[in-house]
Amino acid sequence: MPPGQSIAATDLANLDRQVGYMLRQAQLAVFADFFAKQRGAVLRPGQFSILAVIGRNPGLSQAKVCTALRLKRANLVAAIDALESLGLVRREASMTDRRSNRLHLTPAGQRALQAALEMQTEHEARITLLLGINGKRALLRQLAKLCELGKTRSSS
Amino acid sequence: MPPGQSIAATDLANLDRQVGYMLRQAQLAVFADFFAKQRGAVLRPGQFSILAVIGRNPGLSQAKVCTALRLKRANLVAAIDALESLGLVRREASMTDRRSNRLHLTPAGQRALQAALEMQTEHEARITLLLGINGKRALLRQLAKLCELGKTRSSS
DNA sequence: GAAGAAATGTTATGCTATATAACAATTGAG
DNA sequence: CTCAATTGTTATATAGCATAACATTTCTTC
Repeated sequence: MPPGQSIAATDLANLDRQVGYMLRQAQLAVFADFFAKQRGAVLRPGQFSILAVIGRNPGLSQAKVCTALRLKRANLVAAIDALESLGLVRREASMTDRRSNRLHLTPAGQRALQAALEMQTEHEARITLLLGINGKRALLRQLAKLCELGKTRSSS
Repeated sequence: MPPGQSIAATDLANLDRQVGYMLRQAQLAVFADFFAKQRGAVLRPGQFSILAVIGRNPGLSQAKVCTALRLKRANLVAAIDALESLGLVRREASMTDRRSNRLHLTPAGQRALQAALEMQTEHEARITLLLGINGKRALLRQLAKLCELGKTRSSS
């Protein structure tokens, strides 16, 4: 099919001028690219973010991870279970609060995070190539503003 | 909690400087706002986009809807089933191609779409207020570029 | 026109992400 | 001390997305 499909491109009903729709499409594209870049590594975006936060904050509790990444406590359990049985994360009983666990990366976890970070850098570089450094900066600024839509809910 | 949380904000490991992570967070915030704006209407983002496309292209086949919205044929079946049992969409057997269905909005479907579009307008206005008209335009442009990451896969 | 390839809608199935409710153990506040 | 809140956990449900297989129908190619 030659470029500039002349036939009957379905009318998208201006969906492509709406922020929500385009956000979803862009996110799918970016996640797919992220995943494609992670050759060899088995980390999916969610696992990657969890590993990264634990790596930066050794001894963090699960509840803290949840508030940082906006996850539900109940959902993090299985995620940590998986990372633990992959040998990447270790739960350690806290001695100051016997309810909570202190999370640490195992040596394998640190290596995995390191490898993922390098591929992530490639991935981001590809995005920078596409948007330009200023375009990317501007994009991040707008996205940060959009996140404030969610914060409108008071702590209730 | 006063602004500028002074305690110990968990280190996000620069995740908030990465396009993928921020895209996901922004999308969650925007979808939540979309949903909040749809008081009374029962349409979720996916259903809304399907209704909108059918509204603009009466008689469209399911396959065409799928390519337009990047859905899988198998997944659209249940979606149309639901919209049909809500009385919003009607499947009509095509007479020129006995494999395919021609999709139409029922009168109720047109009203629902109309109502959803109005609330969508409010929703977009709120976003415009947050980003500014130029900011929003710039955002849409960058998001469109990002979508090209996905198109890299040739037709195979 | 006949044979093989492709498209269409469908069912079945699985996985991931996300959400809520309930619970026991522990900690904190009054 | 008593009651409320926090933490990790289990169970459960839903939405979104993916693949494989299938029957019917259409298209292609000879």
